[in-house]
Amino acid sequence: MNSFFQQVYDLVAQIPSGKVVSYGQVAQMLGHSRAARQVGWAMRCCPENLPWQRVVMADGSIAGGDFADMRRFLLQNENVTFLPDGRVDMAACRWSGDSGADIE
DNA sequence: GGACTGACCAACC
DNA sequence: AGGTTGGCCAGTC
Repeated sequence: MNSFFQQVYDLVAQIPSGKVVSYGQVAQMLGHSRAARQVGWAMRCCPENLPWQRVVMADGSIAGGDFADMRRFLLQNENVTFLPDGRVDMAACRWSGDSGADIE
C-alpha cells in the first residue's frame, strides 16, 4: 500500500546517523503539516529495518513509552547530542531532509 | 459504511 | 502556564 504511511517509512529510513526528526517534521516533509499523529501510528508497527529511534517529539523528548529509554541509549550510540534535560538537542541534530530545503 | 482511536503538534483559551 | 481542541491518515470495531 503506497500511502503517507509508506512514505513515513521511506523518509525515516533515510535519516542519517546522528540526526533526528520530530513527528511533525516528518509529516511536514511529506506535505502533511499536521499528520504527526499518523506518523506515530506508523511507528506503532515498529518495523525492524526502520531506525525509528531517530524520530522524536517536537521538543526532543523520546516517544514510545517503554522503549523510550532504550532508544535514547541507541541515539547516544549514534553520536546524537543530548541535552541535560534528557532530551535530544534538536538545535544540533535536527535533520532537515537530505536537501534541507523542504523545511524552514 | 460510519465512528473511534492512535507512540503527536500547535494553536487557542 | 496549563488544559482543551482541532487536524491529518489509516486501521479497527
